[in-house]
Amino acid sequence: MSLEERYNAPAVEAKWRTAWDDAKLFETDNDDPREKYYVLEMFPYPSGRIHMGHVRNYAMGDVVARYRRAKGFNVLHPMGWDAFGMPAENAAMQRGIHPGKWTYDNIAIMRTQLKSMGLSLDWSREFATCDVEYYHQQQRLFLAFLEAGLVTRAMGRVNWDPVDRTVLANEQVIDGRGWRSGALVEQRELPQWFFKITDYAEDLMDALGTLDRWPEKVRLMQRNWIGRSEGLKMRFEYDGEAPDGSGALTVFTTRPDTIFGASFMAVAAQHPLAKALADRADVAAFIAECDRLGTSAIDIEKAEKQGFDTGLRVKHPFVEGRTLPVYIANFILMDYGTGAIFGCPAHDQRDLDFARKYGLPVRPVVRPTDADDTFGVGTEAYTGTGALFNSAFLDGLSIAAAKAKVADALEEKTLDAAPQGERAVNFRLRDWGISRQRYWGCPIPVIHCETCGIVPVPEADLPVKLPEDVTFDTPGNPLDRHEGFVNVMCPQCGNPARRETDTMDTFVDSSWYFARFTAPDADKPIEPKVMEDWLPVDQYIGGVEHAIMHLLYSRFFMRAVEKAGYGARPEPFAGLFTQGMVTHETYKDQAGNWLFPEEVVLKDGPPRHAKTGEPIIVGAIESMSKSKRNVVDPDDIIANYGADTARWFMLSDTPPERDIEWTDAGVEAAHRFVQRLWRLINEAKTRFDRPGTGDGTTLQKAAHAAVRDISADIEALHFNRAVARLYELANALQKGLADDVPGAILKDAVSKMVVCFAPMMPHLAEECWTLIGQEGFAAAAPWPAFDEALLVEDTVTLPVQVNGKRRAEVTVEKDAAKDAIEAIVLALPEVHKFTGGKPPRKVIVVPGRIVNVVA
RNA sequence: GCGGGCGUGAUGGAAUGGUAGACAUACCGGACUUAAAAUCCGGAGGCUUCGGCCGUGCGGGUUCAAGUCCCGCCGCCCGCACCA
Repeated sequence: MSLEERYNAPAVEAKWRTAWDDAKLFETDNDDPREKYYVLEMFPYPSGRIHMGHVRNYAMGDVVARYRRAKGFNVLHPMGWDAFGMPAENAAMQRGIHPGKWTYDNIAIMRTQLKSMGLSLDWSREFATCDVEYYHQQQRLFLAFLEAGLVTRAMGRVNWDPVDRTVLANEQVIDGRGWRSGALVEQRELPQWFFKITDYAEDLMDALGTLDRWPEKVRLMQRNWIGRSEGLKMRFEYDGEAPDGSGALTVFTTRPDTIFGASFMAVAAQHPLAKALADRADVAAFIAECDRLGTSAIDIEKAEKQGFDTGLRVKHPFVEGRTLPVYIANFILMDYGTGAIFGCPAHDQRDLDFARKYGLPVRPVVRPTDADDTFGVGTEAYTGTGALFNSAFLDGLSIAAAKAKVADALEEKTLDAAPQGERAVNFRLRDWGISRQRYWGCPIPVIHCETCGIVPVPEADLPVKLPEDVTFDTPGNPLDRHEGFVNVMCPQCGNPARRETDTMDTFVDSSWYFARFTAPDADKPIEPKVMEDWLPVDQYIGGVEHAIMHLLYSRFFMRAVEKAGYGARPEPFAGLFTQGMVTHETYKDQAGNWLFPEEVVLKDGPPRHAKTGEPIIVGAIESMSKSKRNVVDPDDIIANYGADTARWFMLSDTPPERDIEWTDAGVEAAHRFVQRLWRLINEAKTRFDRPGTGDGTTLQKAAHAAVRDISADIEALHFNRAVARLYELANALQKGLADDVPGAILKDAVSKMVVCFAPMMPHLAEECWTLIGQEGFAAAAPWPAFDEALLVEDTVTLPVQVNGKRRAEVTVEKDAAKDAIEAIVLALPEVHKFTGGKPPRKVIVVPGRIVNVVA
């Protein structure tokens, strides 16, 4: 082969992918006795084509998988499809294609694309969540959860589109209107299925502390999401008759210390008390107004605090004769705490706003330590630390002490033979509503019978299959109007009954797929022993957009799986890494239309349109998106430069957790390096048998140091640094060739180098591996060893500082004594110059690092 | 508003409290070429009276030594948000 010949990546890459496939190199045996390593990237939604974000995600995962394989682990690295969801139904509505066909066609395309990346995946374990077999097993899990008491049915509020007569997801509500119909969306209460994730709120919170290989940021987000707060549940006795028949109004508070500052009570519009009063027209009108209020962030910001005085009064628990008015208020949430509060305006901003509006008393009861009795509150509530005052038996106490004292007092005090207060922990976390009124999802396997109630579909009748003959020409859930699907016999009494038509949230599908990968063909959802062997996933990689829901649901799911008897691995992901996005410049023409990068010329002159020559506007660098057209198709890059170039670029320069900017210059540079490596290794190979005339120790050391550093960098997921080390090693090899170092050293350095870049550029590595006469696959070659002793220098060069400024350097024996170094340093003319010849006040010698002379 | 993160050359970025700017891009010079591309060799933080001085968003502090630790600002990004 001529050295001038360029490396033909597309041809070479295809050849090696076939060779890997034929050798079944990446298929994993569950019975392999070696230590396991499970690496997983978040599986893709089959939207149609892969994008650069996938390339980055899977390139990273593949580096980890190939590295661990080389290190001798039994690596599991599977791939599948998160295949249920709305886009398939939208395609069906818009183009009349069945969601299943649309989905499987997309999968076929994307599978081919992923395969062209040369990922070391075990494709024999592939599945899609819309496969009947997968959702069959999911239905069995659902029934097991139901059996275990982890599933409930309750009223839940949904977005209802009155024109399309359908439930909308939050994302489908745009400015309060249905995205298709444009109709004003209403809030409706419908019976919904829920998973009881709140049963595990405490455990999900506590166990976050054990996830030490998760980003702190993600753990924090989950902590905030679960939202634990400690406080007091307290009951306020009505001053008179209560319309709902209860003797007391129960609230949850985290500030029982401020009880003497309480000046009103407020309940949510959905509170039972409000409902009990709703036969009054004015109350009903107020409730209706609250219901109309949107739940979006903007709505909330704009909304003024509004209240309705019910005329009811409750008694203050400690002040004889003081009563508090009870309001219905729009800022109280029914689904947090008890849906009712006591308002203490002086120490809560919302309560203060409310009190000012309705002319309620503002009584400060906590004051800063440097304030006196005249301490007051204007337009800003005081939420800082301090001491209690105006508070009878609490006066002078700290906030913490006062909280405890009030709790103690109310726990002793009784009302209707029960303690009036109870210490309580409240969570922000709600139960997980899994009902979706859609077709393209996993059917919930229950039957509604008038006499028997809710009846699980018997095991023998599973799976509940999605009917194929459905239409999407009318809005709403096609399952609802499919007579053959809906009308069934009750499995218990045999009378006519109605099948549940809700399907499961697609987050359910992705909450256990990683467990299914361990035994994808098992005739039960999860093979407990196998799952326990493989889980937790050692390294999970994906986007930070899944930091809360997907990861929290999966953590809950594995706890539920354990309770349902399918094996105990409550924490599914031991290591989590969230990678950054892929960004690109944006371009617009004069008319303000977005332009694709290929429509734009940036070189040689001002930016202009490729066809019209019209000047264009270069916009901000933003995350790649179809709407802004700042996308680059991975297929084009792979066809032009090869997968190795694309992978190498995705791993270079930018730390993996940050956003990476895609640039043509960057791809070109990556591709030049592919070609350069090929040239260098070809050149080196011709010299393997020559004795050489130069000294090879520099190259030898560089090779060993590179192995050490690249190993550490990959293990820490610092791919950009590993890439830099490989550039250094290539530079050292080039220098070695110029210096004509011995062939044996060249060969050793090249062999090490090829295995070291194989995780990033696996095809090139195979081609080079064969070229230099190595046996077998580079992908199966063991990770090279390095000799630490070789990297220890006999002498060491230390920088010499005078007063912290670098003035000279000295080369000394590695083991030189501090005194000896000090003597040498003090004799240096550069040091004399800056000390003025005077004896130094102090000399700091850090062996192997630095010397600092303090003059 | 609350919580978190980040500010380093023209650019992406590197740097266990120990020589700031590794590595790469862009740029400049040289070799090769009729020429260009590619390739190879080399240069390069700023200022300078050529002695040095100044440099990691700004201002303080700790330390023999600070990009790194502490305090206070400024700016940008992300998450959550009427959560009692």
